[in-house]
Amino acid sequence: MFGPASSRSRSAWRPRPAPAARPGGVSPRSARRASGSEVPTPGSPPAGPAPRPALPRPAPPRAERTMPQLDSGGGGAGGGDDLGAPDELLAFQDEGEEQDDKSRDSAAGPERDLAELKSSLVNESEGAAGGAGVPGAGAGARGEAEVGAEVSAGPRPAPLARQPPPVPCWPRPALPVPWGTHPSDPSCPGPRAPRPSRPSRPLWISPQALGREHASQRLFPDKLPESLEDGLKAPECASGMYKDTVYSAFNLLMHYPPPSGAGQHPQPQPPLHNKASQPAHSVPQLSPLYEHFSSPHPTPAPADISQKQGVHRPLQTPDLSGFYSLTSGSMGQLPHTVSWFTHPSLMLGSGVPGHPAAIPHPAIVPPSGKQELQPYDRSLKTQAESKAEKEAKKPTIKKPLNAFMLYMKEMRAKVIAECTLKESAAINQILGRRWHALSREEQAKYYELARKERQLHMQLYPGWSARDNYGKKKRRSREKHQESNTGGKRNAFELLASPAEPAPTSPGLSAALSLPAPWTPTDPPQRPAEYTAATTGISETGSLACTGHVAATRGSSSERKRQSPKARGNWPEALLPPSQGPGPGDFRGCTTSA
DNA sequence: CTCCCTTTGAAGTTG
DNA sequence: CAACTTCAAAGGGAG
Repeated sequence: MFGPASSRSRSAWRPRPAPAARPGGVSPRSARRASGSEVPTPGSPPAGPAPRPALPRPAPPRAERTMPQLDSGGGGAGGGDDLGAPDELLAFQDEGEEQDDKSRDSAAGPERDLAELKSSLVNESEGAAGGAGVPGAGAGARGEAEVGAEVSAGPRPAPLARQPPPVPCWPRPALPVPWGTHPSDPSCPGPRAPRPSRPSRPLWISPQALGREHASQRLFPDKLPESLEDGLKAPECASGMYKDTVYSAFNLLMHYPPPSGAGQHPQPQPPLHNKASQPAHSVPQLSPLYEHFSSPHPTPAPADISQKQGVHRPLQTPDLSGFYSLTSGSMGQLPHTVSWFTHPSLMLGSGVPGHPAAIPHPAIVPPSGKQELQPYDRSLKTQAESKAEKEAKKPTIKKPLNAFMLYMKEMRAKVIAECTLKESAAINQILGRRWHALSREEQAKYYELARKERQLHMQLYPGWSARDNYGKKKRRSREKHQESNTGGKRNAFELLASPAEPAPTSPGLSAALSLPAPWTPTDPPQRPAEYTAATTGISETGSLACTGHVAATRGSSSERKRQSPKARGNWPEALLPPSQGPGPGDFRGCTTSA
């Protein structure tokens, strides 16, 4: 009866309905906003190699899927999984195909995706700027020729792992998105120039971690190895790009505050989980389990004391937020990470110098829901006082991060660094796409990590339930949904159906909506360039790339899971993706050739 | 200041 | 039990 407990004890790999292949098209939500944050689909896999098969296929029944076991020597999974975490991997395409895909993806994947995204972003913005600009043309627009040729057209250079990102980032004034590294900047071979304002301090790395130093590449062995090295070697370029792959045990453990009353040092510092407190290019914190699980590379992550805020932020992975007391109990449960907590350097930044108990923890936030950064001195405010306050307020215990969230945390900084994008919505689209591009093994690592996170979370907060946080954030979804269905607000399809009416805020979408005739799924290649490029990411080659589409296909969580004809019924028939062949799932995915 | 956007996954709620 | 909803992170943008 008790939700949490029972649900947690559910058997692993509980069969679930196949994740709905997202309906194609623009989600009501994105349409509603049609904001600039939309990441227009990058041009699909250009002319190059064979068009990439649609990435996400209609997922097989959940039951068919299995959680790939990590062959990590049982290290990560070591402990028995009494949780029965419902972890799972997304449906993957046929092995053969997948391999092909993966080889393409993993080799040139991330960089290419990013490149494409950037390209598409350029397309959209330029399309908007140029009024009649034909974003979709990609190479057609000024300057796009070069970019397009480089990025989305022509044969890609052999997927050499050690090549710099295919797309040079240079300042393009007219672009909404500032581009990162200037090609002429020799100091930064990497994707992006460092942020000068963030002096990095050496982060204390546990001997264990050091010993496993090079293991970090296990994460993305085929990705960015050089960039990583570069980043590590060249401090000026180490804007956290790859440091984020360092999942410190510290971070991991920190994710969960001690069970109430469990610690002798019940002085959780006010969570430092305020946006303002987090440098844009933060090194994402990963939960402690990550190290335990995937052996972080020993990159001396910059510990950082936030001088700006005047707050002691120990291992400033800038993302570290919140402090919590380390309890003997929790430590005992995390043998692998204990060293982190007892190390002097950790205590140094604990917010209470010398106090071994205070450890940053993001999972605990003030009841207000806002994780506020408090100045150091304020945090020193009589501990008894703050303690009383906190106990009275009962900080919110947040949900453990799922696999994708962990992935996002790790990769966000990298994406930000690579393309200088800051808008999370756009970044998330990229990350979502990359997530799908990950190999089974790579994803498995995150699923495993997530599973352990849940396990740890459960151990630390036996009585906690996701229900505890229910209703604290949103309560309007249903209303919105109804709105969109009843015409209160119209989704993109609806807008497209009658392009004359809407007043899209996104230039790209605007352009798309101004098309003379809506594209009909039966003839994808003939979709007008504007539409394809700005909205669906279909390049002039006729292939369909996903990024923008990913967003488009995902109006709401319920929508994205909806796959039934009934659900599809909500979409204007003419705009439904081809029902045959790829189907909506693929439509959502990435590429389908003309 | 608050909410939205955007992603996937987990878990809660609803019918 | 299926379908739907909410929340987890993140930070710019909008109202």
